[in-house]
Amino acid sequence: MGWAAVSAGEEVRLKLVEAEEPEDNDYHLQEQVGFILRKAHQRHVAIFAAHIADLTPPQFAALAKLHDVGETSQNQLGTLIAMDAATVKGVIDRLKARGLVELSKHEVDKRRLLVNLTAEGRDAIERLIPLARGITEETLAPLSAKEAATFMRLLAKLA
Amino acid sequence: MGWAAVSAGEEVRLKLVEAEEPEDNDYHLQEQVGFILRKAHQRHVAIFAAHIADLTPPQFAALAKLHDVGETSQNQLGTLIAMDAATVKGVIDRLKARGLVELSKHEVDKRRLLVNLTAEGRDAIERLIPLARGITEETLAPLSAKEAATFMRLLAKLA
DNA sequence: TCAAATTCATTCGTATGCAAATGATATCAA
DNA sequence: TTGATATCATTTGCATACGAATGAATTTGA
Repeated sequence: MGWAAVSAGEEVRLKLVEAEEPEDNDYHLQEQVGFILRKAHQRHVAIFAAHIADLTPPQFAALAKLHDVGETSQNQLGTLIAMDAATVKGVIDRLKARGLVELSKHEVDKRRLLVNLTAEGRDAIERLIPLARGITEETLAPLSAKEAATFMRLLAKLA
Repeated sequence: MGWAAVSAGEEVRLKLVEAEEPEDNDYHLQEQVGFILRKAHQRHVAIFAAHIADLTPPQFAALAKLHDVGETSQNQLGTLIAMDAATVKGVIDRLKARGLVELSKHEVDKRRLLVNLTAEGRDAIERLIPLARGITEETLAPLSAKEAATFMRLLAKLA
Protein backbone atom coordinates (compact mmCIF):
# COMPACT_ATOMS: atom_id res chain seq x y z
CA MET A 1 0.00 0.00 0.00
CA GLY A 2 1.10 3.55 0.54
CA TRP A 3 3.54 2.52 3.15
CA ALA A 4 5.06 -0.29 1.09
CA ALA A 5 5.89 2.25 -1.60
CA VAL A 6 7.57 4.53 0.93
CA SER A 7 9.49 1.59 2.29
CA ALA A 8 10.76 0.69 -1.15
CA GLY A 9 11.88 4.28 -1.62
CA GLU A 10 13.76 4.14 1.65
CA GLU A 11 15.57 1.04 0.52
CA VAL A 12 16.79 2.76 -2.60
CA ARG A 13 17.92 5.87 -0.75
CA LEU A 14 19.82 3.86 1.82
CA LYS A 15 21.63 1.90 -0.84
CA LEU A 16 22.66 5.05 -2.65
CA VAL A 17 24.09 6.49 0.55
CA GLU A 18 25.91 3.27 1.25
CA ALA A 19 27.41 3.36 -2.20
CA GLU A 20 28.97 6.74 -1.46
CA GLU A 21 30.26 5.97 2.00
CA PRO A 22 30.20 2.80 4.07
CA GLU A 23 27.94 4.40 6.65
CA ASP A 24 25.27 2.32 8.34
CA ASN A 25 21.92 4.03 8.59
CA ASP A 26 20.26 1.17 10.43
CA TYR A 27 19.76 1.45 14.15
CA HIS A 28 21.00 -1.59 16.00
CA LEU A 29 19.65 -1.74 19.53
CA GLN A 30 22.08 -4.52 20.39
CA GLU A 31 25.02 -2.20 19.75
CA GLN A 32 23.86 0.71 21.90
CA VAL A 33 25.81 1.30 25.07
CA GLY A 34 22.65 1.63 27.17
CA PHE A 35 21.27 -1.69 26.08
CA ILE A 36 24.51 -3.57 26.68
CA LEU A 37 25.02 -1.77 29.97
CA ARG A 38 21.62 -3.00 31.07
CA LYS A 39 22.47 -6.57 30.07
CA ALA A 40 25.86 -6.48 31.78
CA HIS A 41 24.17 -5.24 34.93
CA GLN A 42 21.59 -8.02 34.69
CA ARG A 43 24.33 -10.60 34.39
CA HIS A 44 26.16 -9.20 37.38
CA VAL A 45 23.02 -9.28 39.52
CA ALA A 46 22.46 -12.91 38.55
CA ILE A 47 26.04 -13.80 39.53
CA PHE A 48 25.58 -11.93 42.79
CA ALA A 49 22.38 -13.81 43.60
CA ALA A 50 24.09 -17.13 42.87
CA HIS A 51 26.76 -16.37 45.48
CA ILE A 52 24.76 -14.36 48.02
CA ALA A 53 21.19 -15.53 48.07
CA ASP A 54 19.88 -13.78 51.15
CA LEU A 55 20.90 -10.21 50.30
CA THR A 56 20.44 -8.01 47.24
CA PRO A 57 23.30 -5.92 45.80
CA PRO A 58 21.83 -2.67 47.17
CA GLN A 59 21.40 -4.23 50.62
CA PHE A 60 24.97 -5.50 50.49
CA ALA A 61 26.16 -2.06 49.41
CA ALA A 62 24.45 -0.45 52.39
CA LEU A 63 25.97 -2.90 54.87
CA ALA A 64 29.43 -2.71 53.30
CA LYS A 65 29.42 1.07 53.38
CA LEU A 66 28.20 1.17 56.98
CA HIS A 67 31.00 -1.23 57.86
CA ASP A 68 33.41 1.10 56.12
CA VAL A 69 32.36 4.46 57.53
CA GLY A 70 30.44 3.56 60.67
CA GLU A 71 27.28 5.31 61.82
CA THR A 72 25.87 7.87 59.39
CA SER A 73 22.57 9.47 58.56
CA GLN A 74 20.26 7.66 56.19
CA ASN A 75 20.60 10.45 53.66
CA GLN A 76 24.40 10.50 53.81
CA LEU A 77 24.47 6.75 53.37
CA GLY A 78 22.32 7.14 50.29
CA THR A 79 24.80 9.61 48.83
CA LEU A 80 27.69 7.24 49.52
CA ILE A 81 26.04 4.30 47.75
CA ALA A 82 24.33 6.30 44.99
CA MET A 83 20.72 5.88 46.07
CA ASP A 84 18.11 8.58 46.32
CA ALA A 85 16.29 9.19 49.59
CA ALA A 86 13.20 7.18 48.69
CA THR A 87 15.19 4.14 47.59
CA VAL A 88 17.56 4.10 50.53
CA LYS A 89 14.66 4.28 52.94
CA GLY A 90 13.21 1.05 51.56
CA VAL A 91 16.57 -0.70 51.70
CA ILE A 92 17.24 0.38 55.29
CA ASP A 93 13.70 -0.52 56.37
CA ARG A 94 14.22 -4.08 55.18
CA LEU A 95 17.67 -4.37 56.75
CA LYS A 96 16.22 -3.07 60.01
CA ALA A 97 13.36 -5.58 59.88
CA ARG A 98 16.02 -8.30 59.67
CA GLY A 99 17.99 -6.92 62.57
CA LEU A 100 21.09 -6.09 60.52
CA VAL A 101 21.00 -2.35 61.18
CA GLU A 102 19.58 -0.17 63.95
CA LEU A 103 18.25 3.36 63.78
CA SER A 104 18.54 6.24 66.21
CA LYS A 105 17.86 9.95 66.27
CA HIS A 106 20.62 12.49 65.91
CA GLU A 107 20.98 14.31 69.21
CA VAL A 108 21.72 17.72 67.76
CA ASP A 109 20.09 17.76 64.33
CA LYS A 110 16.63 16.37 64.89
CA ARG A 111 16.01 15.92 61.18
CA ARG A 112 18.60 13.18 60.85
CA LEU A 113 18.04 9.47 61.25
CA LEU A 114 21.25 7.70 62.18
CA VAL A 115 21.90 4.21 60.83
CA ASN A 116 24.37 1.74 62.25
CA LEU A 117 25.24 -1.93 61.94
CA THR A 118 24.06 -4.26 64.69
CA ALA A 119 26.42 -6.95 65.91
CA GLU A 120 24.57 -9.34 63.65
CA GLY A 121 24.90 -6.96 60.72
CA ARG A 122 28.62 -6.65 61.32
CA ASP A 123 29.03 -10.41 61.44
CA ALA A 124 27.03 -10.76 58.25
CA ILE A 125 28.96 -8.25 56.20
CA GLU A 126 32.33 -9.52 57.39
CA ARG A 127 31.30 -13.03 56.44
CA LEU A 128 30.03 -11.91 53.02
CA ILE A 129 32.87 -9.65 51.86
CA PRO A 130 35.08 -12.61 50.81
CA LEU A 131 32.19 -13.90 48.72
CA ALA A 132 31.83 -10.45 47.16
CA ARG A 133 35.41 -10.62 45.95
CA GLY A 134 34.49 -13.83 44.15
CA ILE A 135 31.48 -12.15 42.60
CA THR A 136 33.63 -9.36 41.19
CA GLU A 137 36.04 -11.96 39.87
CA GLU A 138 33.35 -14.02 38.19
CA THR A 139 31.71 -10.95 36.68
CA LEU A 140 35.02 -9.98 35.07
CA ALA A 141 35.91 -13.56 34.13
CA PRO A 142 35.18 -13.11 30.38
CA LEU A 143 38.05 -10.61 30.28
CA SER A 144 41.78 -11.16 30.63
CA ALA A 145 43.49 -9.45 33.57
CA LYS A 146 44.71 -6.70 31.30
CA GLU A 147 41.32 -6.26 29.64
CA ALA A 148 39.64 -6.18 33.04
CA ALA A 149 41.95 -3.41 34.21
CA THR A 150 41.26 -1.40 31.07
CA PHE A 151 37.53 -2.00 31.37
CA MET A 152 37.41 -0.90 35.00
CA ARG A 153 39.33 2.26 34.17
CA LEU A 154 36.98 3.19 31.33
CA LEU A 155 33.84 2.17 33.20
CA ALA A 156 34.86 4.40 36.10
CA LYS A 157 35.16 7.32 33.68
CA LEU A 158 31.60 6.67 32.49
CA ALA A 159 29.98 6.34 35.92
CA MET B 1 35.14 -3.97 74.97
CA GLY B 2 35.53 -7.45 73.63
CA TRP B 3 35.08 -6.23 70.13
CA ALA B 4 37.48 -3.33 70.46
CA ALA B 5 40.19 -5.80 71.42
CA VAL B 6 39.45 -7.97 68.40
CA SER B 7 39.49 -4.89 66.22
CA ALA B 8 42.90 -3.89 67.51
CA GLY B 9 44.16 -7.39 66.77
CA GLU B 10 42.84 -7.14 63.25
CA GLU B 11 44.69 -3.88 62.75
CA VAL B 12 47.97 -5.48 63.71
CA ARG B 13 47.41 -8.49 61.50
CA LEU B 14 46.56 -6.35 58.50
CA LYS B 15 49.62 -4.25 58.93
CA LEU B 16 51.86 -7.30 59.11
CA VAL B 17 50.38 -8.66 55.91
CA GLU B 18 50.87 -5.32 54.23
CA ALA B 19 54.46 -5.28 55.33
CA GLU B 20 55.08 -8.54 53.52
CA GLU B 21 53.27 -7.73 50.33
CA PRO B 22 51.53 -4.58 49.14
CA GLU B 23 48.16 -6.32 49.16
CA ASP B 24 45.06 -4.40 50.18
CA ASN B 25 42.83 -6.29 52.54
CA ASP B 26 40.22 -3.55 52.69
CA TYR B 27 37.06 -3.93 50.68
CA HIS B 28 36.28 -0.87 48.61
CA LEU B 29 32.72 -0.89 47.40
CA GLN B 30 33.45 2.00 45.04
CA GLU B 31 35.94 -0.15 43.13
CA GLN B 32 33.69 -3.17 42.59
CA VAL B 33 32.52 -3.75 39.06
CA GLY B 34 28.92 -4.30 40.13
CA PHE B 35 28.70 -1.03 41.97
CA ILE B 36 30.21 1.01 39.14
CA LEU B 37 28.09 -0.84 36.59
CA ARG B 38 25.00 0.20 38.54
CA LYS B 39 26.16 3.81 38.62
CA ALA B 40 27.00 3.86 34.92
CA HIS B 41 23.58 2.45 34.16
CA GLN B 42 21.97 5.10 36.36
CA ARG B 43 23.81 7.83 34.52
CA HIS B 44 22.74 6.46 31.16
CA VAL B 45 19.10 6.31 32.22
CA ALA B 46 19.30 9.93 33.36
CA ILE B 47 20.78 10.99 30.00
CA PHE B 48 18.07 9.01 28.22
CA ALA B 49 15.32 10.70 30.22
CA ALA B 50 16.79 14.13 29.45
CA HIS B 51 16.52 13.44 25.70
CA ILE B 52 13.40 11.27 25.57
CA ALA B 53 11.03 12.25 28.34
CA ASP B 54 7.93 10.35 27.34
CA LEU B 55 9.41 6.86 27.00
CA THR B 56 11.59 4.70 29.25
CA PRO B 57 14.62 2.81 27.91
CA PRO B 58 12.79 -0.56 28.07
CA GLN B 59 9.78 0.91 26.24
CA PHE B 60 12.09 2.37 23.63
CA ALA B 61 13.87 -0.97 23.28
CA ALA B 62 10.57 -2.74 22.66
CA LEU B 63 9.51 -0.28 19.97
CA ALA B 64 12.93 -0.25 18.32
CA LYS B 65 13.04 -4.03 18.17
CA LEU B 66 9.52 -4.28 16.81
CA HIS B 67 10.49 -1.76 14.16
CA ASP B 68 13.48 -3.90 13.35
CA VAL B 69 11.91 -7.35 13.20
CA GLY B 70 8.21 -6.65 12.66
CA GLU B 71 5.43 -8.60 14.32
CA THR B 72 6.52 -11.18 16.91
CA SER B 73 5.15 -12.92 19.94
CA GLN B 74 5.41 -11.18 23.27
CA ASN B 75 7.73 -13.88 24.55
CA GLN B 76 10.01 -13.75 21.53
CA LEU B 77 10.21 -9.97 21.84
CA GLY B 78 11.23 -10.40 25.44
CA THR B 79 14.06 -12.69 24.41
CA LEU B 80 15.24 -10.18 21.81
CA ILE B 81 15.39 -7.31 24.28
CA ALA B 82 16.55 -9.31 27.31
CA MET B 83 13.40 -9.11 29.40
CA ASP B 84 11.67 -11.95 31.19
CA ALA B 85 8.03 -12.74 30.50
CA ALA B 86 6.65 -10.86 33.48
CA THR B 87 8.60 -7.70 32.72
CA VAL B 88 7.86 -7.62 29.01
CA LYS B 89 4.16 -8.01 29.72
CA GLY B 90 4.13 -4.84 31.79
CA VAL B 91 6.08 -2.90 29.17
CA ILE B 92 3.80 -4.03 26.34
CA ASP B 93 0.67 -3.35 28.39
CA ARG B 94 1.74 0.25 28.85
CA LEU B 95 2.70 0.70 25.20
CA LYS B 96 -0.66 -0.74 24.21
CA ALA B 97 -2.50 1.61 26.56
CA ARG B 98 -0.78 4.47 24.74
CA GLY B 99 -1.69 3.13 21.32
CA LEU B 100 1.89 2.51 20.22
CA VAL B 101 1.51 -1.25 19.77
CA GLU B 102 -1.38 -3.57 19.04
CA LEU B 103 -1.93 -7.17 20.07
CA SER B 104 -3.47 -10.08 18.22
CA LYS B 105 -3.77 -13.81 18.64
CA HIS B 106 -1.59 -16.22 16.70
CA GLU B 107 -3.82 -18.12 14.25
CA VAL B 108 -2.07 -21.46 14.56
CA ASP B 109 -0.49 -21.48 18.00
CA LYS B 110 -3.17 -20.26 20.35
CA ARG B 111 -0.71 -19.76 23.19
CA ARG B 112 1.05 -16.90 21.45
CA LEU B 113 0.20 -13.23 21.72
CA LEU B 114 1.44 -11.30 18.69
CA VAL B 115 2.71 -7.76 19.13
CA ASN B 116 3.05 -5.18 16.37
CA LEU B 117 3.65 -1.47 16.00
CA THR B 118 0.67 0.73 15.25
CA ALA B 119 1.09 3.52 12.70
CA GLU B 120 1.52 5.87 15.62
CA GLY B 121 4.10 3.57 17.18
CA ARG B 122 6.03 3.45 13.93
CA ASP B 123 6.00 7.23 13.63
CA ALA B 124 7.16 7.55 17.22
CA ILE B 125 10.11 5.18 16.98
CA GLU B 126 11.26 6.62 13.65
CA ARG B 127 11.16 10.08 15.16
CA LEU B 128 13.04 8.97 18.27
CA ILE B 129 15.86 6.91 16.77
CA PRO B 130 17.91 9.99 15.82
CA LEU B 131 17.62 11.17 19.41
CA ALA B 132 18.76 7.76 20.59
CA ARG B 133 21.97 8.15 18.62
CA GLY B 134 22.60 11.35 20.55
CA ILE B 135 21.98 9.54 23.82
CA THR B 136 24.57 6.91 22.99
CA GLU B 137 26.99 9.67 22.05
CA GLU B 138 26.46 11.62 25.24
CA THR B 139 26.74 8.51 27.39
CA LEU B 140 30.13 7.75 25.84
CA ALA B 141 31.25 11.40 25.84
CA PRO B 142 33.68 11.00 28.80
CA LEU B 143 35.72 8.65 26.59
CA SER B 144 37.80 9.39 23.51
CA ALA B 145 36.73 7.71 20.29
CA LYS B 146 39.39 5.07 20.72
CA GLU B 147 38.52 4.48 24.37
CA ALA B 148 34.83 4.25 23.49
CA ALA B 149 35.54 1.57 20.89
CA THR B 150 37.62 -0.39 23.39
CA PHE B 151 34.99 0.00 26.07
CA MET B 152 32.19 -1.20 23.82
CA ARG B 153 34.21 -4.23 22.80
CA LEU B 154 34.94 -5.21 26.41
CA LEU B 155 31.45 -4.40 27.64
CA ALA B 156 29.98 -6.65 24.97
CA LYS B 157 32.19 -9.49 26.22
CA LEU B 158 30.81 -9.00 29.71
CA ALA B 159 27.13 -8.82 28.78
C1' DT C 1 16.47 38.55 64.04
C1' DC C 2 13.44 36.60 61.08
C1' DA C 3 11.91 35.39 56.56
C1' DA C 4 13.72 32.66 52.71
C1' DA C 5 16.19 28.93 51.27
C1' DT C 6 18.08 24.46 52.26
C1' DT C 7 18.35 19.95 54.14
C1' DC C 8 16.49 15.49 55.89
C1' DA C 9 13.13 12.22 55.80
C1' DT C 10 8.66 10.32 54.40
C1' DT C 11 4.95 9.16 51.30
C1' DC C 12 2.74 8.35 46.88
C1' DG C 13 2.64 6.96 42.23
C1' DT C 14 4.69 4.72 38.40
C1' DA C 15 7.95 1.56 36.14
C1' DT C 16 11.23 -1.98 35.79
C1' DG C 17 12.98 -6.73 37.19
C1' DC C 18 12.72 -11.41 38.64
C1' DA C 19 11.17 -15.85 41.14
C1' DA C 20 7.52 -18.87 41.63
C1' DA C 21 3.06 -20.71 40.82
C1' DT C 22 -0.67 -21.48 37.55
C1' DG C 23 -3.33 -22.49 33.39
C1' DA C 24 -3.66 -23.24 28.54
C1' DT C 25 -1.71 -25.13 24.60
C1' DA C 26 1.63 -27.65 21.91
C1' DT C 27 5.17 -31.13 21.20
C1' DC C 28 7.54 -35.31 22.06
C1' DA C 29 8.09 -40.10 22.93
C1' DA C 30 6.97 -44.62 24.36
C1' DT D 1 -2.51 -42.39 20.96
C1' DT D 2 -1.63 -40.67 25.12
C1' DG D 3 1.06 -39.43 28.99
C1' DA D 4 5.13 -36.69 30.08
C1' DT D 5 7.46 -32.37 28.77
C1' DA D 6 7.93 -28.11 27.17
C1' DT D 7 6.38 -23.55 25.83
C1' DC D 8 3.65 -19.19 26.21
C1' DA D 9 1.38 -16.11 28.91
C1' DT D 10 -0.47 -14.39 33.26
C1' DT D 11 -0.55 -13.37 38.09
C1' DT D 12 1.34 -12.53 42.64
C1' DG D 13 4.80 -10.96 45.69
C1' DC D 14 8.89 -8.65 46.64
C1' DA D 15 12.70 -5.31 45.74
C1' DT D 16 14.83 -1.55 43.52
C1' DA D 17 14.53 3.21 41.34
C1' DC D 18 13.10 7.84 40.87
C1' DG D 19 10.05 12.16 40.39
C1' DA D 20 7.11 14.99 42.96
C1' DA D 21 4.83 16.63 46.95
C1' DT D 22 4.94 17.29 51.90
C1' DG D 23 6.39 18.36 56.59
C1' DA D 24 9.85 19.16 60.05
C1' DA D 25 14.12 21.16 61.28
C1' DT D 26 18.15 23.85 60.25
C1' DT D 27 20.89 27.33 58.02
C1' DT D 28 21.49 31.52 55.56
C1' DG D 29 21.28 36.26 54.53
C1' DA D 30 19.52 40.84 54.35
